[in-house]
This record gives sequence, structure tokens and C-alpha cells, in this order.
Amino acid sequence: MTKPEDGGEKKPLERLGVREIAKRVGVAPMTVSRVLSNPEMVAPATRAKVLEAIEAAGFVPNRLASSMKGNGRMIGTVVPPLINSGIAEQVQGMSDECQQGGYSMLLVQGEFTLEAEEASIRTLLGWRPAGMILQSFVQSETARQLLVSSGAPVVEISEIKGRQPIDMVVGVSNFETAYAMTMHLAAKGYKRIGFVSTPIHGNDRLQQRRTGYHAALTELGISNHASMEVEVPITAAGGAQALVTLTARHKDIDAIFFSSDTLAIGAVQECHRRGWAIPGRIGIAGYGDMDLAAQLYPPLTTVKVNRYEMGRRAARQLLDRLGGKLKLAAITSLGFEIIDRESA
Amino acid sequence: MTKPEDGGEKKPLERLGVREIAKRVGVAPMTVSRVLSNPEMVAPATRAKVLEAIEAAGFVPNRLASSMKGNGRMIGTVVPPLINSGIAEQVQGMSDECQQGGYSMLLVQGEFTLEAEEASIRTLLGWRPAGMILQSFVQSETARQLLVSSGAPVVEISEIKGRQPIDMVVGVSNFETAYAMTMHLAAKGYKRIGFVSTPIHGNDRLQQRRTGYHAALTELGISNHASMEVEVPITAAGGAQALVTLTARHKDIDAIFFSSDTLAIGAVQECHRRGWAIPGRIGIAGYGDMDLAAQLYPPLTTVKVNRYEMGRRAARQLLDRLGGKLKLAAITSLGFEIIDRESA
DNA sequence: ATCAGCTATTATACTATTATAAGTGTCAAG
DNA sequence: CTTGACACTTATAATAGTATAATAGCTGAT
Repeated sequence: MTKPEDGGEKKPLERLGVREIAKRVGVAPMTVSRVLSNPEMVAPATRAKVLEAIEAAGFVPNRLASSMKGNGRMIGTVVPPLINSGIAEQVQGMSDECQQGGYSMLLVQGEFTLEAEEASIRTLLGWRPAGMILQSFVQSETARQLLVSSGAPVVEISEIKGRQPIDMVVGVSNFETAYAMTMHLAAKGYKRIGFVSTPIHGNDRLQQRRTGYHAALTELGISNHASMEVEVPITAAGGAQALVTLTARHKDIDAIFFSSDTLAIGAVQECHRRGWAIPGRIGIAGYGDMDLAAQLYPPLTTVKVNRYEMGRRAARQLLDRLGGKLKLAAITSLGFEIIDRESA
Repeated sequence: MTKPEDGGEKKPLERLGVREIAKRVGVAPMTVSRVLSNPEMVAPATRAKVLEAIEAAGFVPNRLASSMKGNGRMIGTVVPPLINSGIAEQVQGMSDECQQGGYSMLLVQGEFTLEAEEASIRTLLGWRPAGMILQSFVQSETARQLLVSSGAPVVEISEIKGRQPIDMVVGVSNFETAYAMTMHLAAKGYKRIGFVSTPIHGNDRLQQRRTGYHAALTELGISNHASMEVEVPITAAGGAQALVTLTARHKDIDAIFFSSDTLAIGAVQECHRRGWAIPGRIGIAGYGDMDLAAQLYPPLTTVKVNRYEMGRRAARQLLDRLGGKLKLAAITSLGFEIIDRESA
């Protein structure tokens, strides 16, 4: 409970508020407040004096206090682990857009379990953010309830079909993308197509991707054996491992569709190690079109979804709503592209 | 300024505070407050009743209000763009540790310019965070002043030598790492070693790495030509481009030390494209030991710095201080390893 | 019976900003 | 010489939680 008193000179900024500035200038606190938020309501001469005092004192207004009066400029977000998953780009997009709109971003870790989800949303709500961006559909009914009753706008970045959004959704149809890629591979002549993903449980995007893959196979008249699918951790080593497993199981497998570029890139390295030609011996397809995909040797065939843009749009949506715009799309579907390169 | 009234039923959570809960249970607001923060000070029977009411109402206490009384549980951080730079791991580490300690993380974008730095630190301070983590040495004197006078503990994750930290530093000696890698390459017989980095201006880590590289060359009696260095954007394509540029300039260049694995990996792909043997034709060394480095073909020789751990330790340092621990290291140097793999 | 010592609880006041309403002062029109 | 309109400024109260001091209720020792 003891506060760290190092320097000795404490509360130099603590007691420094609009009141103090007001006193120094000889105006009411409210005038200082207005100089900060509605400068045009203050006479130029007064404004100048106040600004000068603020500058001189090194005064940084307390946003916590503003937020309590309903002028919160904070966007909260729950994200799954940032590493390797392309989430970083998404967060970057959100952050850039928020920053530009004068909002700050609160980052809360979330996992794909009901309890963790609920806990992180509780944490988020505790900060009374002006708006929230969630990186997947909220599963927990309690959590959904809390979000709705908070009254703040919510954007879910997620699979855009299948479920009722809490408020707004931004995303792509993961089903469509996976379906399209599987069909694309079939069209290129691959007959035995495997599917590798990171742990699917609780992750609706991955679920949709697998469903899309299944749908394509069914349409192609290929009975899909569960043995053509593996789940591995989201690392390059995981991708390599998946390649080993699947090719050992099925000698005749001729292409593998990875649910993430990270995995696909790991698999490509494993092929190099084995001296397997890509796509000669086996075709490799990824998902995400990360920076390295185009530079990879051989260049990676992949599904391009612009995650940066996804984050940006989600934030834009929120900011528009907060700015008073009423007619906003409940569902924003960003397009995708099948990038046909040489790996498959 | 008009609030979005969608549902019609507003302020279901707005008016819901300790006062309201207290009224429902028939106790004073303070008692509710204590149930939340010091449950052991409340009689078990009362505590149970209060908790029940909280649960029933779906009440999430407002952390903004708590923060105003000095119980802030928010750690603020300024980060450079997350993509590709290994910063994501660092943020992950910070976030994990903060979360575990009951703190939330505020994320503010920062660039490597004085004005942007100052602006982001102002934004951060506006939220009155309990502590701050900065991802590099703060250059702006004004910003340093603001940070100091805020009274909050500050951890800089940065080069650990050379400058006076504002409060605490966690990091590695980038100088040492780069010096060590350069010496390592020399020991392996490389004579003409190039250096590639992402834009150095304003980034003290990169500056230190280059200085370390220079120091090693000098010690080796190699006069270092500026033409053996290039700056490129932090993408795989940048790495490939750098390889092209340097090998075109100097036919006899026999190794390149990249200031980031991302660049090195890009260069490796370029070599594959050209059919150049690694390390036969040219040796490639990276920095960071990212997940893919070990899986790459050929495996990448690189400097391993545990960025996740760096973030974690920075947060730990802050949390310890906030927890009242006084004897804390001003400088925490994390070790590093030269990972000798096959690429050089 | 009285009072110290204790636990559990409550009343008051405070954190910093800002919405709102009320208050100045100036000028021109009636 | 009012009166209304206008621009600017200020006083008050509100936001939600909690530190602090005060108080109530109870036990056991004097």
C-alpha cells in the first residue's frame, strides 16, 4: 500500500489539474476545460492565456475524469495471443485507426474458453470503454448479455455468417475462403487434398474454414476421411510436423491446405529438407498471405485476407458510430483473394 | 454529440454502481467497495449477501473511478508498429504478466520521431497509468521530464548501456550481441561481412547493433566501408533486396549479418531463387531467433534474444515496484545466445 | 458497572473533469 | 432608456469508487 517515494518530490503532476491552471490564469476551471475540448467557445485572448499556462505547467489533462463524465475516448479490445497468428496486423489496423480518431486502445488477453472469455470481457467493461472490438464471436451467453447491457457499441471481427452479431461484425466468410481454395486446388488437378489447422476448439473461424473444406470435397465427390486432417500448434515446426504425419499416413496425398501461412511455410522448409519438389512432389497452400508468402521459395499459394484492413475497418465502424453516424452496416464483409503462386 | 440510442433501454449498467448495490443489500456503499477490494474486512455473512447482489445485478465495478483515487490498475505502453519486428512477442510477454497481476494494458502507437514520441507519451500520461513500459529510450527531453514528474514508475525496454534510464531498464546490450555475432562470423572464416538493417534513425537498439558490428570489424583490422551496409524496410522483400544490392556492389562479400530474422529469411529465399548455396556461396546471419529460424532451410544462424521474456520481465519489474518492493534493479540485462546453425 | 480493546460498519469528503444552468457584460434596436 | 440578443464566463452538481475518521456493538478485564 505504500507508494514508492523515490525522488522525494511527489505530486508535482498530482495536484495539477484544470483547477490549478484556472487559478494561475485567473479564470474558472470550466473555462480551462473548454479550452481543451471546445476552444471555439472561449474568447481568443483567454484561450491564449490558458494555453500558455498549460504549456508552462506541463499539464496533461486527466482522461480518466473525462471518461467518467461520459466522454470516454478509449476503445477496448480482447485479443487471442498475438504471436504468429496474423492478429498483430489486425491490432495494428485497429490501433492506427483509433489513434487517428483520438482514441486509445486497451488490450485485454483472451483465450478460447468460456470462463476466460467472460473474465476478459468483465475486465474490459470495468474500464467503461466507449466501444469494443472483439476478435471472435463471443460464445458465452453471460458475456453477450453483459456486452449488450453495457450500451457501448461492439464490433466482432469474425466469421460473418451463421450467428447473430451482438452489434456489428466485420470479417470474411471463412467458409467461402476455404471452400474457394479447396476448389482451386481441385481445379489445378489435385485429387487427394489434406487439411491442417491449429486447434479448432472454440475458434469459429477455423471451424468455418474446415467446414468450407469439407463442403468442397463433398461437392467434388471426394469422401473426406478424418485421417486427412491434423491439428498442430501454430508454429513453423507444427507445419513441418503436419506434413510428416499426413504424408506418412497417406502416400498418395498430393496437396495440403494449411489454415495458416505460418504452418505452410514450415511445411515448405520440411520439403526442402527432404529434397521434395514443390509442387512436383506435393502442393502446399496457406492462408493469410503474410509478408513472407510472396517472397518464399517457391512462392506460396494462399488465401489473401487483409487483416490490417479488417482491424482498421472494425475501428472505423466503431468510431463512426461514436461520432453519431446511425446508418451503419451491421455486417461488413471484406473480400478475399485466392493468390495463385507456385507452391500449389 | 448525440448518443446512439439503439435499443431504447439505456442506462441499465450506467446507474449501476456500488451505491445501487449497497441500497439493494441494505448496507453502506463503502461495504460493497470493501467486498470488492478487501473482502477479509467484511463479515462473511454480509460479504455473501453483497456478492449475491453483485452477481444478480451483473455489476462490473468501474475501474476509472477506482483509478482516480490512486488505485489504478493500468499499465501503459508505447510501441512501435507491431508487424514483423518481434515486438509482438514482447507485448505478449508484458500482457501476460500484467494480466496475471490484475493489471490491464493500454497500447499507444509510437514512432521514432521526437514529436510523435512526445505526443504518444502525452496520450499515455493522460490516462494516469500506474506504470509505463516504453519500447525504446525516450529521446525527447520534454517527454522525459513529463515522465519523471508523473511520479509513476517507468521501464524502458532498450539498449542497456550508454544512457541514463528514466527509472529502470530491461534489455540486452545490442552492442554486445552484434559484436559477438560479427566476431563469430569472423571466427568461422568469413572475411567480407556486410550489415543490413531496417531504418536506424532514432532507434537506439539498431544504432547499438551497428556500433557493435563496427567495433568488431575494427578489432579484426578490417576497415569498414559504408558501402558494406544497407538500410531496407522491415520485410522479407527488403531482405532480398539488400542481398541483391550488397552482392552487386561487392562481388567478394562472403557473409551478411541482418539486423532482423525477417530480413535474413527474405535473403535466404532470394538465394534459393538464384540457386546460390548457403553458406557455400554466401553466409547469412539473422537477429532474433524467431520461430521460423530453426525450421528454415537451411536453419538460420542468428542471435537469440528472448523478446517474450523481455516483455515479461519489464512488466514484472513494474508490478514489483507497484507492489511496494523497493530494492529493484535499475538495469536488468537479459542474456543472449549466438545460435550457430547452418546458414553461416 | 465501567472502560479498554476489538471488529464490523457507516458518514463524510475527496479524486478531476465537465454538463448544465445561471450569470455577466456589451451592443444595437425599439 | 429600456429590452432583447448575443458572446463569454462562472457556479453548482454530477460522474463512481474509496481513504479516512467516526461510530456502533460486543467481549472480557478491572
